Amino acid sequence: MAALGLRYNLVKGPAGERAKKRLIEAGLELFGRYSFDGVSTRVLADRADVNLAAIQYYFGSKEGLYQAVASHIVKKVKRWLRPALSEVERKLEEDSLTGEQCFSLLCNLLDRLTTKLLGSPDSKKWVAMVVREQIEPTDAFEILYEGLMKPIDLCLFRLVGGILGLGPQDQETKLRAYAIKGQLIIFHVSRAELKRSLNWQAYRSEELKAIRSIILDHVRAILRMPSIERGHDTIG
Amino acid sequence: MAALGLRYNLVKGPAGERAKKRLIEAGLELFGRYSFDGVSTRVLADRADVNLAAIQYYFGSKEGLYQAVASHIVKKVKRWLRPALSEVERKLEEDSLTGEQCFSLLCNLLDRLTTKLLGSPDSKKWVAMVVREQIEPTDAFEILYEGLMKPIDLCLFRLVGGILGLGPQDQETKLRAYAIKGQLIIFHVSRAELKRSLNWQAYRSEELKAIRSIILDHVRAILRMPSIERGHDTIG
DNA sequence: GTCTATAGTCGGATAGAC
DNA sequence: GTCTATCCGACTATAGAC
Repeated sequence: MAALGLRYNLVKGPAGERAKKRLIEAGLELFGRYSFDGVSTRVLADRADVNLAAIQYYFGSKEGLYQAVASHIVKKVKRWLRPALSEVERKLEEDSLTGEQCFSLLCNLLDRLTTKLLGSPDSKKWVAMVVREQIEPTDAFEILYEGLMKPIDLCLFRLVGGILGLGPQDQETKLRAYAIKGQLIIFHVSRAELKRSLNWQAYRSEELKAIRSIILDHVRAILRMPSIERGHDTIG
Repeated sequence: MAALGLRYNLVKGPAGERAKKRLIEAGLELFGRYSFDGVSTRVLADRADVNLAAIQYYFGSKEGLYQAVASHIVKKVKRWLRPALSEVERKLEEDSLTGEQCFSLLCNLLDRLTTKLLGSPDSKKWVAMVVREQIEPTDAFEILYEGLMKPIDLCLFRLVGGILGLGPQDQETKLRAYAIKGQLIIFHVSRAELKRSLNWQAYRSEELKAIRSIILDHVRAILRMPSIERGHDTIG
């Protein structure tokens, strides 16, 4: 993907804003599901209910639209994630927290991530795009990594490190944090497989509760935090 | 470049098998990385060093080749996974195993999976295809699910259930087993991110050892098995 | 069985009317 | 800014020579 550019930043009238917005929404919907090559400009324009030429006009090219979608994802996800991340960062800088305090913050963050990642219908669209970019990164990977994954990772590393009594850049800290993240991601990525296996129709609040409860229990065990009684209350 | 007809007999029978084999290899390589739509028949034929028309001749269509690649994956993965799975199934049917025995079998299986999934260069190709099929399933999903994921899942469920004292179809069993699987998968899927974060060049034996050790430690903690000795290397 | 040539379609991108 | 008409290259698939 060649670096084409910032032409979509050109100032256009208010009507143009609508077209841009709708194209980005269509891209978010379709690129994630069908991949960049799997969706044509005609289908994009059709879904966005704008003219075919609008893609070139506003984003320079199909690739420009794709990257604009990536930027949109970052902006959108940050909107609901920033409060949680800022809170953690603020507390981390106030004073050195105890392991228990870090753990409590971690649980809170994971809870929020789980709910959004699995519960929100939007998440399906953009996580798919992130996963595709992980398989075969394009220019959009940089946008997604710097704006989205890196901040989350950093926060997780500091909390997990705080619990383990290790630095946030310590290899063990990072590996354990990734493993924890994996337990969350799997329920998104293997959604089709899991629903089939468990005869679930969708992730509703019942199912989300069961998943959250399992994840928290595991995280507690992994980080050797004093465990509450093993939950059989997870059966929803 | 056309093959010079030095030995007319060589051009006939076995040559077809060679073309099929090479096309499947090319498909395995390219479909996983670039998606179905991301790779053209021309590129496939070129990479396979066969004629363009060979795809239609041997597989009916590009889609036929894609499904043949899926079947190939199942066959190939089963070849190295079957021994491990059969062994577990045999032992499970012999007599009711203790939790410790189940745990030992589980560690062994996870170890084998980790090594192959993260260490083998081939795995990168086919896991990518499986992940893409999870995002947006096509007809190939059925092939991959029935032949590959289901057998692995079943085995995991029985072992995890055996350790927890629950049935293999119990919801808690399945959720915990999935969470465990997630810890493994994440190191494959987020490979790019992780390498960047840890300054790793690749997954070499050093790095694999670190990952394996973390995963086993976590599984032990999750399933409340006594951590007698760190490392308990089952297989290299 | 293998390969070339090509048919028929669809892709991204553009020119120019309004 | 918006939209229609269109260019042209790339795509899958096929027909038929060898």
